[in-house]
Amino acid sequence: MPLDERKKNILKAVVDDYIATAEPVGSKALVNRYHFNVSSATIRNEMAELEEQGYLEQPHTSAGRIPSDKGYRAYVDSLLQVEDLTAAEEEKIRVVMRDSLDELTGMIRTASTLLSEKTGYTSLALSPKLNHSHLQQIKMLMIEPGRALVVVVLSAGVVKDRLARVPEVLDASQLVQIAAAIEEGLSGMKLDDITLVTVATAARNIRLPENLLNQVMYEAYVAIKQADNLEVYMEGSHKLLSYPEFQDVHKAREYLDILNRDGIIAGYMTELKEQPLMIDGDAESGSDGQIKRSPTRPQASYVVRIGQEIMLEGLTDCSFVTTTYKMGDVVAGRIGVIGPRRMAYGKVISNISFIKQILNEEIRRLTTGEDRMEVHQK
Amino acid sequence: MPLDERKKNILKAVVDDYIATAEPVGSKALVNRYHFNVSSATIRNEMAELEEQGYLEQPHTSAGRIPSDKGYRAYVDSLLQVEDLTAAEEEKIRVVMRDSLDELTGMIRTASTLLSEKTGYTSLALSPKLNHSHLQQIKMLMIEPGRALVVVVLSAGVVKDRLARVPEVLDASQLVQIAAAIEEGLSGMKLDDITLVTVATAARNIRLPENLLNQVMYEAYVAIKQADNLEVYMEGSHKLLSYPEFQDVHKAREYLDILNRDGIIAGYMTELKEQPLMIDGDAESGSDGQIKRSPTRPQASYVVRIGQEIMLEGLTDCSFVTTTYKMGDVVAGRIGVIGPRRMAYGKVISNISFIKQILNEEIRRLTTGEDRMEVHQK
DNA sequence: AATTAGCACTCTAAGCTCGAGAGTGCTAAT
DNA sequence: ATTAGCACTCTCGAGCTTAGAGTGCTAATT
Repeated sequence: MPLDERKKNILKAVVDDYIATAEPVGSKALVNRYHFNVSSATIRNEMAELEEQGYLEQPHTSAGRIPSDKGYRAYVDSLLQVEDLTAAEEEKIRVVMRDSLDELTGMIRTASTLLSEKTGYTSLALSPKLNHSHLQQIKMLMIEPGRALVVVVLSAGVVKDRLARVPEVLDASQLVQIAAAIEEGLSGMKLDDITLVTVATAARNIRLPENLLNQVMYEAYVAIKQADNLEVYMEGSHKLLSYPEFQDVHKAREYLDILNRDGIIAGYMTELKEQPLMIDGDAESGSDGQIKRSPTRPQASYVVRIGQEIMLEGLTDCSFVTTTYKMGDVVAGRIGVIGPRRMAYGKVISNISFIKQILNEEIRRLTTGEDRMEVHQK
Repeated sequence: MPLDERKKNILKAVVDDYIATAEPVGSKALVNRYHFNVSSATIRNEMAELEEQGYLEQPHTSAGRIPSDKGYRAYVDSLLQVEDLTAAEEEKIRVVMRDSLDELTGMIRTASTLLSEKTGYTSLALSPKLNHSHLQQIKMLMIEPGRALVVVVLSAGVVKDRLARVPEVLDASQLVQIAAAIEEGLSGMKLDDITLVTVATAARNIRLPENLLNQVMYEAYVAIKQADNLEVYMEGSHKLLSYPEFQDVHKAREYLDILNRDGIIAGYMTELKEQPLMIDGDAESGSDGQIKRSPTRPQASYVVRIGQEIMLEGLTDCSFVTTTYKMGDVVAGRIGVIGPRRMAYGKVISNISFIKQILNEEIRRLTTGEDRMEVHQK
């Protein structure tokens, strides 16, 4: 059975209040703080029903109610009104993003830092997945005998480089020659399709002793593959300690341990799919307890995972709000926020949406070369 | 008055015990756990004197003693015996360090990570100060019209690069030409001595419209200056939450806040001097309370700052152990550990000393080009 | 003179009780 | 359908008590 208007209002008020205060919300407090034209007894009845339907929980019998995962879910999906940022806030984000280096990972880092600053939670960002990019150039620059810088340029306009050891007997021109051959043979190929074999094929006509060539080829291969290394940027992980739900040091530690454990977050964010999440209606409330997405936000461009939905041991008191950013037309990576379940969803969503938008714009600017020729300043 | 042998032993036992348990140490516990051939009453008298002289403190009248800053200082300076790492531990460090990328900052990061892992505390590292290095090469590689990669090679064998915007009308050969001119004009100069003016002088003979040239020169200049950017690597800042002294969330948060506050740590580590620290003997105990450095460790190559000595608000419950690493013969940067004052100094010092040594070796290997031609593996 | 046994004293930490207060669910009246 | 009223429940903090660890001092011992 869908919630009637009044229940929705009450649920919304409870969630709002709990988000603001972190204290269980009682019927009286609700009547006082919000303007329902009914008595606390009525509210009590409604709250009891909301609890029965699984939207609210009681920490103990004589306490107020707090939202359950399902309650937050309903709140996020259809009750919350997301306000736009103020012009000033938008401007600040624009300025900071524009001042970040003309470089992809720098931008993403900046976006992540901004997100953490603006929301007060921990921000996370995944470096772009470039395996569908095409190799455009590969250059080798001799630094000194035995060492070379391998520069890989991808179709997306992304530049990666790597210092490599090369045989000392090679001179700069030989190196350039090898790089040219590899570039000619491979350019236009998708990163995914490049293997040691294809590299070798590209270089087969070089007239050099095989063992020398092999080493250089290998380094080229590594440099190319490394261009697609997945990285995770995290900012503000300590900010969570301010929130009452992490006052218990054990919780806080568990939380920080998980965030710092290699690969967990990266893996999780990589797996995350945009698809709408199925809420398991539990046996009692039946599967009809679901709430439809508000028609005013037909295709939200962010994903919210609340509490248990995260499915990561130890983060059940948290919520995840993420979104993707694009390079060209293809989803390249993900950026988001993790914080207490009792998160200021409205603020987070408006910030994340806007930052995503600006990030996409900046990336487009970067990768298409369309450009403002700004005046440099110190 | 210097401490007699028994007092030293007692002080050492107290510090050892307190480091191990985080509990104030009483006279009885001391007699039980260590084998003094005297009664607890004697120990009590001795401890009272040690307190009078400022080496120990009492949290409250009927508790055991804990070391004061001065007590720790004495412990570190002359009581502590630093054991070498086991062969296995040394080997592990060697292996990890050797497997790190052939790149300076990567090595320092690896060293920092290792340090945190091996000690269980937060590790800190400062990127090398390169302002005394000489410019060796500067190359510009056209990525696409309007964008170029500026590669800066320093005398130390350090390579830094940076994506730059250049006027779209420039072609690759013009760019190479400009870079060559700048390189010719500047190579051999100290980073410190390079200014916009010297760059301009180097490029004065290029026949290009001034506004185009200016932009490229500016980018070259920025790339060169940026090669010496100071960076701080921090690893394992969350590990501190495990220790009882940070069970109080406010303390923990304060601690993490400071570590994450931009510039504080960088500034502090930059300022740190190797000079032996003056202990202010307070009025009561007189200035003769100082303890001479043990002759067996005539010039310890590390700096220990304990509690108040750190002189950073909010870190008074911490200790800092740092050391420097070199490039060539000149001190380049600093690497260290921050943890609770009740720190396992022995373990930290042996690890830091060894890691410093290996780091120096690896840097030498890197910067002199002296090399093992290892077999590459996936 | 140094050491030690003995003891009174101090202080904390943990456990306990208890009452205030907030909140609930239920019933009966509106 | 709503609400006033009320008995009931539960938590939280204050205040109290006690066990135990540790001390400092004194007087006896070596």
